[in-house]
Amino acid sequence: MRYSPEHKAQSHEKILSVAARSFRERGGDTSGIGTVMKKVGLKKGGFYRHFKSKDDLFIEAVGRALDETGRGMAEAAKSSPEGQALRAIIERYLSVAHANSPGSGCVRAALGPELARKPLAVRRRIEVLLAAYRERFLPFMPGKTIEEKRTKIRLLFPSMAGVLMMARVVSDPQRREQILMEARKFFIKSFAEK
Amino acid sequence: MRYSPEHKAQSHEKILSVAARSFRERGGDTSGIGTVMKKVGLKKGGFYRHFKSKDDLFIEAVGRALDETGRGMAEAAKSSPEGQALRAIIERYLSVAHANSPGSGCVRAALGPELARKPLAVRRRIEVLLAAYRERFLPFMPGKTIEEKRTKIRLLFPSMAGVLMMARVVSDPQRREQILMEARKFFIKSFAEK
DNA sequence: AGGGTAAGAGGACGGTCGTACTCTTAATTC
DNA sequence: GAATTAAGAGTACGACCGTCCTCTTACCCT
Repeated sequence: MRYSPEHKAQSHEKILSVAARSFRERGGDTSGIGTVMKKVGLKKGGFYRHFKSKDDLFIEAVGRALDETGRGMAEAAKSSPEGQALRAIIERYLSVAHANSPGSGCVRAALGPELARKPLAVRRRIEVLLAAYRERFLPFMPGKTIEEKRTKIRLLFPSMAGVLMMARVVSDPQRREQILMEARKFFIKSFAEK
Repeated sequence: MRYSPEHKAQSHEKILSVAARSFRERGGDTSGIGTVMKKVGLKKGGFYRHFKSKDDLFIEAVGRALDETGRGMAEAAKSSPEGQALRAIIERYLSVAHANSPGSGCVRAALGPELARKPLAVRRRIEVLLAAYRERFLPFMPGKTIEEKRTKIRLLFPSMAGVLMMARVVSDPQRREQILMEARKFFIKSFAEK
């Protein structure tokens, strides 16, 4: 049956947010359209009224995830004590909470290698989304020129993503916490001090 | 038909090395047993004479990959000029060649998030393999105590893996090269100097 | 008020997946 | 040299996959 435009917008929205979580939790290949739609409360038959392909959904979900996590981190930075913004970002990114909830966390740490394997056309659209994410953090980075700041962002986030990703492999919570703590110390010293 | 023990060992070996490459290139979920066996030159029917499950193959393939890449990197370190071992390791890890050939490269950068999603029993066996990999690099790390060296290794490799993984998303070869260069500079300064 | 339109259900499609089974046949063992 | 054993082929299984198509039905527009 037909539904109102607002109803459709809500469905679209719901699919997107469920997919953004499901992809990060289970991986894009392991998380099927049917599963996503079921969690939304719909059947998979209606999927193609909202997205023209799974890759399309994937890209939009990545964008959504980047937007949410980027916003959250930027807000944490803004509400931190004077001069402590970058430190707050690093501490939040490398927190136990972030390590324990990949479904609402950073796309890089959850889907990095998968992004690299996507066809060129998909990858290019994702690059744009990643670039937008990075721009958000310009105000919080030290450096004389904008390019210097950009360079630091391009280094900091992937590095932290790698640490977070590998911390998630560690099964013992205490060792996981310890690794994250050591990493926080290192990145704060390397990027947020001096 | 029945084959000689040496023949079987060769088949086992072949399956393992093909799988280690295929998993890193396409991801574990996307790379099926049928595809692997076909590339070996066998049919999938014989697979379970060699491995008791796909997870079993996955773990052994990860071990194989870690062993190969670890050995290669340790050799590069040993054959480097006096006092330049760690620099050589970093330069090799963050090389364009490594970024362009995930199938023969680091497991973390190729399969990291996937490892984190595996069931606990699998993850634990992989942790052992990762620990063995790290031990290899103890001789090349600066630091007063062994624990200090271990901490640096636990930080350096995941960080570099994150950078490598995200460099692979970048479609433009020049930008990719630039990112790797900046990262080499950073990690050498942070870990191999002073 | 009635006709066009579209969201979503339902199902079919061809494909791939991991696993388990039987069968063939040659190497190994006695 | 006959009996045993086991590698690999072949096949079947149930499940899931992304995509596409048709059908129903309620909303929207005139």
